[in-house]
Amino acid sequence: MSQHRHPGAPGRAGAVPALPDLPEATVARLPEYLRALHNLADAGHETVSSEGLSAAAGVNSAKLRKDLSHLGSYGTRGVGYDVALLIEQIEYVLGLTQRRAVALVGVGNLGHALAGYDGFASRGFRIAALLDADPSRVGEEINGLVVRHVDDLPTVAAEESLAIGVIATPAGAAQQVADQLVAVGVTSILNFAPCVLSVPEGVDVRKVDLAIELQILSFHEHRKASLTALPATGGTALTALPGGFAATDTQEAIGT
Amino acid sequence: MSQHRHPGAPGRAGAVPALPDLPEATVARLPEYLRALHNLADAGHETVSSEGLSAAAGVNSAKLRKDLSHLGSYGTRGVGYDVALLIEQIEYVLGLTQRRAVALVGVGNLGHALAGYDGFASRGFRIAALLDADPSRVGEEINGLVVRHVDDLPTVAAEESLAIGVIATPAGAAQQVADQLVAVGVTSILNFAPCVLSVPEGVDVRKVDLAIELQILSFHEHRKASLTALPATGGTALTALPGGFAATDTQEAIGT
DNA sequence: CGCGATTTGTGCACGTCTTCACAAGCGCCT
DNA sequence: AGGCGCTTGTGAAGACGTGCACAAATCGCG
Ligand SMILES: NC(=O)c1ccc[n+]([C@@H]2O[C@H](COP(=O)([O-])OP(=O)(O)OC[C@H]3O[C@@H](n4cnc5c(N)ncnc54)[C@H](O)[C@@H]3O)[C@@H](O)[C@H]2O)c1
Ligand SMILES: NC(=O)c1ccc[n+]([C@@H]2O[C@H](COP(=O)([O-])OP(=O)(O)OC[C@H]3O[C@@H](n4cnc5c(N)ncnc54)[C@H](O)[C@@H]3O)[C@@H](O)[C@H]2O)c1
Repeated sequence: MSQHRHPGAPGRAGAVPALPDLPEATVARLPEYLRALHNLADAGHETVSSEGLSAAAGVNSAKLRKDLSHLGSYGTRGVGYDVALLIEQIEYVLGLTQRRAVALVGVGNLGHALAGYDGFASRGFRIAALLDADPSRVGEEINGLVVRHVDDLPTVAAEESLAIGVIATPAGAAQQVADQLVAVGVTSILNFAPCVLSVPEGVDVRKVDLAIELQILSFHEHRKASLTALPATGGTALTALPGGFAATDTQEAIGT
Repeated sequence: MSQHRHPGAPGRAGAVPALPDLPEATVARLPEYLRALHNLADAGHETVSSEGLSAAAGVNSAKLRKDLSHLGSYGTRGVGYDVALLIEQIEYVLGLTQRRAVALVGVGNLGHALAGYDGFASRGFRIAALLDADPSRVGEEINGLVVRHVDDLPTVAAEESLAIGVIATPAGAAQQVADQLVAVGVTSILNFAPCVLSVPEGVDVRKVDLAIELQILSFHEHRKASLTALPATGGTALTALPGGFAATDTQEAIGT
């Protein structure tokens, strides 16, 4: 469209610059580009072509260009993208210019691992509170943070502006915890418990379910096995089957 | 299409029953249906309607019916689906009739949590080995399993038929570990390290990246904030905006 | 046995996502 | 200044996924 627009230069404060509304699929890939860009920046690259960046992020280069074009025109034809500028832009769009506060509820097996994870801090987040319902866990100090009782959530929310709640409790408690989070104004939840949460409109929930990932892989194992198991059996149908691809979300086979 | 087919009744051994090739989106939802079905079975339900099951799984009922129709015709019009039969069918398709062996590489912070997770066993998997490169970790016993050195991988693979490798090492080591897994015949990998893996064709990789999930949520927070920040500012465009949805992969706002 | 209530399975239309292919733009070199 | 090679940004086409709406099928009951 128009040439050098600046939909939201990170330097500009004041009026909200009307985020371009990105396709959801694009939003899901921006963090991957961002990670690749940080790696490139650390390696000393000042610019990168769509080909180079797409390889680093494991996607098709046309897709990458279309994704980035939604943010505006930040590339230079014949040259590529300015790494630092692109990092700035993506971080702005993702809302990472402010370090967002995360409340982690459920400091058990998994919760401990998450609480000790440095990838939070290095990727734009800050664990603002650790919460648990078990009195014997309350008071424990992990990584400089003291575990508080989950009923203190309103107090915590009053102290900090919580952006995201992470649920790492057993499935049976997850809905109740979600309700508590919503009640104190949290509108984004990451759920590790294997269950469906119901939340009011306007609240976003994303889930991470390890078993689901394994089961999807299991399916592909099963499928691969059932294909290789027919070497010369002239059974029913199954004629051509030229490529027999699988990938979609699954990344697959990137040469080099 | 045809009426009562049995593309692969779980009882039948012998010839491989030619898996129907399912849309990837369907495959990704089957595990969710399976979980919901197990819950229903535990609650004593013998049958369930597409409406009921779809509500329990958090999806649209038409989508659920279309998904299930890809497996064959296992419902009864006017009645619904037989819970036990459907569980059998989905488990068969997902390849869960055999308990698959998982090798977990990287027994650090996260690896410990995974090793102690009972969701593996209860959802069709068995941790067959814990592996780490750190000599001081080798020999440690977790949950009845002894941590072995990652260089023992060939030995482990010879003892067990490894179906899936899980990588929970730092990003810097992940590619090397992936290569080692592929070398011993593993064709499905679940990667927790924040990096792109390159693997030969035919090997499936799925990744779980916590920071990406948080950044996607951050984007939606940012977007929501930039919308509510314009209450009466007759700025540019942004006229109607009736619903202002967001969900796609993000589940959102299911009443009740 | 027939009828109405119920629920599945699916044709169809629509929207989203991906990929190709190429014109437009940029920098560099002569 | 002009031309050349490289890379972006995007139109268009196709693949894929979604959801409505309804015909077909089944059950229970009178
Ligand atoms: N451990 C893993 O590797 C892993 C992997 C994937 C998913 N998960 C899921 O993550 C969740 C946590 O797993 P875990 O292994 O850490 O379990 P866990 O039992 O070790 O820890 C759960 C914690 O939640 C706390 N809790 C219970 N009810 C609560 C409530 N109402 N409010 C606040 N805290 C409450 C408990 O006191 C406990 O500390 C489970 O749903 C599990 O299925 C775990
Ligand atoms: N801790 C979390 O909650 C969390 C969450 C999301 C993602 N991750 C990612 O998971 C990975 C592991 O995180 P962590 O916190 O457990 O780190 P960690 O440092 O605690 O553990 C890593 C383990 O891998 C082992 N290791 C290193 N190189 C190896 C090799 N070549 N072969 C085998 N083992 C090797 C180390 O000895 C160590 O035991 C990281 O990539 C991290 O980014 C962690």
